[in-house]
Amino acid sequence: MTPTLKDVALRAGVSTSAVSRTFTDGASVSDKMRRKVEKAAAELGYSPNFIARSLTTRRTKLIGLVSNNFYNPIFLEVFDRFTRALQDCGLRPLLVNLSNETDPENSVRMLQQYSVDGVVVASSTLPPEFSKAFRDKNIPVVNTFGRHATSPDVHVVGIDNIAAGRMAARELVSRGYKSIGFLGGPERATSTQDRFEGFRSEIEKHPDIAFSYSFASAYSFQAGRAEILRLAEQGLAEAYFGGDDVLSIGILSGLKDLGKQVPQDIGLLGFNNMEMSGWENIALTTIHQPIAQIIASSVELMVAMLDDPDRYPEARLFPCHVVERKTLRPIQSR
Amino acid sequence: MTPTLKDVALRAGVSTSAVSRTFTDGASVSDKMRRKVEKAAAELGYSPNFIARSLTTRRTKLIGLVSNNFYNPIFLEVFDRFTRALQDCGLRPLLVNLSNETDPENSVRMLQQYSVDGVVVASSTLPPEFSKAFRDKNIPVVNTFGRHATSPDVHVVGIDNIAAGRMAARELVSRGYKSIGFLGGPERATSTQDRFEGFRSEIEKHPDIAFSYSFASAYSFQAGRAEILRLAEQGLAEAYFGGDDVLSIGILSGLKDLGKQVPQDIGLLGFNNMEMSGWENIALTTIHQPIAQIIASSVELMVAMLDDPDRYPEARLFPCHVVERKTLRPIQSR
DNA sequence: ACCTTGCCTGCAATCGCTTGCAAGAATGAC
DNA sequence: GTCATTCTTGCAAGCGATTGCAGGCAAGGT
Repeated sequence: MTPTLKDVALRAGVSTSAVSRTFTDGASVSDKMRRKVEKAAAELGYSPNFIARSLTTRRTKLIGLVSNNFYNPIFLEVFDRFTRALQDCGLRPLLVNLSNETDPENSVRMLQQYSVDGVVVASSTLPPEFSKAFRDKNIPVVNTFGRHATSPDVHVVGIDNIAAGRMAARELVSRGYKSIGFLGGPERATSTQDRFEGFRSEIEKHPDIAFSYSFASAYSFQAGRAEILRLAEQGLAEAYFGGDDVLSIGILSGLKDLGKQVPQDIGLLGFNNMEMSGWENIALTTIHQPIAQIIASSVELMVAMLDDPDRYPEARLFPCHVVERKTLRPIQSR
Repeated sequence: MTPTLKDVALRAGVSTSAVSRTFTDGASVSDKMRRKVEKAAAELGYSPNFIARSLTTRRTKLIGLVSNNFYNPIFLEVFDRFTRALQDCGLRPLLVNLSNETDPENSVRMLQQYSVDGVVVASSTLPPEFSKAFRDKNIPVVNTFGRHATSPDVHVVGIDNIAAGRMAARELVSRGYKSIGFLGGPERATSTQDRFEGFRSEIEKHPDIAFSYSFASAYSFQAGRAEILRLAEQGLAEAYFGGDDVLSIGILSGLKDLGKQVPQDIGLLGFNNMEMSGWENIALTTIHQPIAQIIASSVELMVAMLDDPDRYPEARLFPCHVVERKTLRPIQSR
């Protein structure tokens, strides 16, 4: 059907090795030979079969891209950037959706069966054992958005969620709020835990500030909305730190229903700075997570690992910053 | 490194064929043999290499999933559903991001090099030649969200955009608006053209209704917002049909800035019914596109094509319906 | 007891490509 | 013109699996 190496060799009247070599860069072929082969190849419309090639080179250039978070708008950017960055390195993303998968073991085996060269786990909610499972099979892995330190034996690229939590707290404190709430995402996510820890430790430095916290059932609009409505029954704080932007937009919606003005009555600080948060009808003040850098760095790290699989594991953490919009009152000089 | 067929055969003291056969269903192996092999395989932690297997079976179970639309929230659902549905059929999505690709030829060749079993092109903005390129190489292809009829030689699954345009027009007419605008996405997208055609042909049946139209520069919030602000300079219609939901949300935001109340002053009808449109602080009345059915059907069709590559091409179109929320005034009985 | 039938199993070829090795061609130095 | 070097090239052995074919064996019929 589609022409093979042999067809080209036959037509060009040379050996298959010659053909193979003109298609692998760095191999020694004379100009004359190369021209001959390229002509035959062009006439036949031949291009080498990666799959067959990978059998001997032991490189598929396939990278498993696994995630379990397909419903957060932030992942639009994540997928776009990952696929582009990988493509630019000549790598191909094999997408794995873990959403309804109970047994991660399956995915590990499956990716192994496809001989992926590496795996990037893009999730802050997957247990660290998951990433480790790949490492144990000697498959290079980087855990993007992962928690560092939990598993010092796999590469992690992301942010320091504890520091980010502290930053959020300081921001709210600087606005002079005297009663502050943490309204996080699901408690089992490591990112939630870390942001909470950072946030609380910072707030507790200010004994005059009333601190409260609770966790929504998911990182979703409805969960945020429901939680703030529930909280309203027993009285609200002056300001909240929402677990992430979509949660926060839900909170915003709930507050509107309650007749509360933001930021006049209540302040709100989000997290992630997804595109939508900048929309004029939302204008959420939020903490920016540098997705672009995180992903570029993840891919870069992956590429480096392909050359040196035994690379000593590292954590690459990028700083966040707050982007001011319209859901927090101005900074107070006391 | 990882154990191979041969290792298992050696350890079990049988031929490689025996091992191969116990791992391919439908092959004839005695129970005794199977037990022996399975034991050895388990001890070694063996599982067959798909890549090597594909060389002889000529089936990789890889499906190219190509799109150029990574920034529309609707695609969160699209990706989630596609990956799940494919996984459930034992297929693996190889993601291709066409966003910055000028030359589709590249992608075609690349997917061919990976010997994908099939390709699903998920886009309403890609030219039909693109899908055809795969067909010409004898790679099964289904164009999801494509325009039917343009290329009767490739399978298309989606909606009838012309009918949808008509539906939108009828809906606005039924609300008694006397001056109606079409505010579409980029004119080059076939979906825009078709919806426009349907919309206009229906409106023109009502000579008493003033009809106007324009096209935003992209299917994005900012483009919608900018366009409505521009239109406002020369006076607005009573109601608009927005090209899609994110565009419409931009329009909503622009109208708010203009001090217009929706639906009291101006009506707005969106398209797609993405999750966000149902959020209480948006509550966009819109036309629902049955994504779930479309994708399930696409995958089903793909699977069928794998069995019979010469299947006669068909177009599968699903009906839309309007979902009423809060951006259109009630139906008027004249 | 003999033959037929059908199930299992192993041999060996094959899928499309790469690569170590050795032989042949070309180049340059003398 | 000779010889040592450096380039090119082809041969053949894999990479990890599948599969047509034929032989071996046991069961069943007579």
